[in-house]
Amino acid sequence: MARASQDANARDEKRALWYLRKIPLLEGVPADKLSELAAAVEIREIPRRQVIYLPGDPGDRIFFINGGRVKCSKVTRDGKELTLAYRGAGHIFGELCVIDGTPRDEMAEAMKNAIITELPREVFQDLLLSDAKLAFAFAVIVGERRRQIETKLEHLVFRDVQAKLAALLLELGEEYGVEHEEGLQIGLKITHQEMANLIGSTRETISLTLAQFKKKGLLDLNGRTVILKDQSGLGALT
Amino acid sequence: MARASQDANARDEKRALWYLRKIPLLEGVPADKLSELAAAVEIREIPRRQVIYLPGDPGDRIFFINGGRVKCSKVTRDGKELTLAYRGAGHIFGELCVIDGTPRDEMAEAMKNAIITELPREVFQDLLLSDAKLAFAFAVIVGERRRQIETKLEHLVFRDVQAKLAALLLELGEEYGVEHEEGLQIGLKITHQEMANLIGSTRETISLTLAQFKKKGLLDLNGRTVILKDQSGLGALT
DNA sequence: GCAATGCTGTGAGCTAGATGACATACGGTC
DNA sequence: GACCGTATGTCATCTAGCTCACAGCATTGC
Repeated sequence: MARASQDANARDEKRALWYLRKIPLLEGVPADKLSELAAAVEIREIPRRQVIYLPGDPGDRIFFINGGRVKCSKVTRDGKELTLAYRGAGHIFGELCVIDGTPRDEMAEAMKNAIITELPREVFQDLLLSDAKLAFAFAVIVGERRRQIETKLEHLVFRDVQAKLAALLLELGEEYGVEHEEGLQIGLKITHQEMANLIGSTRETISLTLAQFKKKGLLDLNGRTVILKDQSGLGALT
Repeated sequence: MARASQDANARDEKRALWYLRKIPLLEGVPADKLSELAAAVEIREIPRRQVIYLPGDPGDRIFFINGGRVKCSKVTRDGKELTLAYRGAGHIFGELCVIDGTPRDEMAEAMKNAIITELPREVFQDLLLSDAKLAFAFAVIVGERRRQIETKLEHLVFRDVQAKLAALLLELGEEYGVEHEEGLQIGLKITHQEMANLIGSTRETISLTLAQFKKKGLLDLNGRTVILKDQSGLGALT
C-alpha cells in the first residue's frame, strides 16, 4: 500500500513537473527548483462550470492553467456578475493572494473542463524572493493585468454600450479569431449573457445591439458564434 | 563655472539621496546602490495644477513623491476625467511603465505643490532585476493597486451614486480624516467635481447627493470640507 | 476693495439602458 | 424524433442620473 502510493506520488510529481514546464512565467526557473515546486503542487481536473473559488475563500494558493479556460469575475449577492478576464492554458490566476494572503474577492470558474495545478502561496512567495528575474516577471504580469483593468474601467465609465460591445468583439476576435470566408470568426462559443458580463450590460441590450450591428453589415451571426465582417467599421464605433 | 556646477551636482545628489531614503519601497536597498540611484535621479518641484505627464507621453521614467499630492487619472478628449487615485509623500507613481516602456495611458497632475524625484525606467528596472526582495515589494505595490482598481470597477458597475459617494467619503475619512468635535473631518479640500471624477458621476449629482446626506444628518458641510457625523449610517448605504 | 475666476445650489427636461414578461428557437439526450 | 433546459428576439415601461442653464457665493489675485 505504502509502496503503491509512493509510486502514485512519483507519477504525480512527474506529471506536475511536465505541467509546470509549460508555464511561460516559470521558463527561467532552474530544474532543481522546478522539481521542488512539483513536489509541493497539486493537480486538479475541474469540470466545466465548476467553481474553483469564491469571494471570501482563503487566498492561500495560486493556480496555473494547463488546459481549458477559467473565468475570473466579480459577483454580487443577487447574482450579478462582472467578468474581469478569461484565462487560458499557460496563464496563472489567483495570483494576487501572493501579496498578502487575504481572502479572495473574486470568483474563479472553469468555462470548459480544465486542468490546473495549485501551489501554496508561501512556496511561490519563497520562490519569488529567491529569484529577482522571476519576481520581476511576476510584477510584469500583475502590471499588465492592472493596465487592462484600468482600460476596462475607463471604457465602462465613458463609453456607451455600442462602443463597449464593438471593442469587446474586436478584442475577442484578436484573441480567439479564426479565418472564415466572410471575415474573422470568433472561435469561442459565447452567450449574450457572457458578453453582457464582460462589458457591464444586460443580456437584452446585447441581443439588441448585436442585431443592430448585423443589420449594418458589421458582422454575421452563425449559430452561437460571431463572424466579424467589417472590423474597421466596428473600430469606428469604439 | 565647471567647478560651480560640480558643486551643484554634488549638492543635488545629496539632496536626492536624502529624498530616496524617505521612500518606503526603497527601505531595504543598500547604501551604495542608493547612491547610484541618487546620481541618476532628477529632482523637480511641480506647482499645483501642473500636469506631469499626459496620455501618449513616453513612459521612460518612474516617479517618487517627496512632498505634495499627485492625482492620476484617465482623461478623454472632451475633458471628462476619471480619477484612479491620489498619491502622496512616500508613494511612487508612473510605475507601470517599468513593465514595458509603452507610452502613458493616464494623466498625472500635481494637486498641491509637489516635490518629486524622477528615475529613468531602465535604471529602476536594473535595480529590480538585481534585488529579489525589492522586485517582490514592487510587485506587491502594483498588486495592491490592482486590487483597489478592481474594487473600484465593481463599485462603478453595480452601485448607484449614493452608495459610491458614501463609500468614497468613508474612504477619504480613513485616509485623510482628522478628529473634529462633530465627527470625523476630511482633512482635504476637495471640490464636488473632484468627487464626481472619483466615482464616475457629475458635479450636479454630487451636490444633490451631498445635500441629501446632510439632510439625513449623515454629515455636515463646513466650507469646502466635509465632516462625517454618522459613519455607520454612511456604511449602511454602501 | 474690486474684478475675475472658480465653486455650489437648484430645477426642468431627456435619454440610454435597465427591468420584466413573453414567445420563439436551438441543441443535446433519451 | 420528442422533450427539456438553455439561449435568443422583442417590446412596453420605468427611472437614475446626465445635460443644460442660470443664479448666487467664495477665493484669488491685483
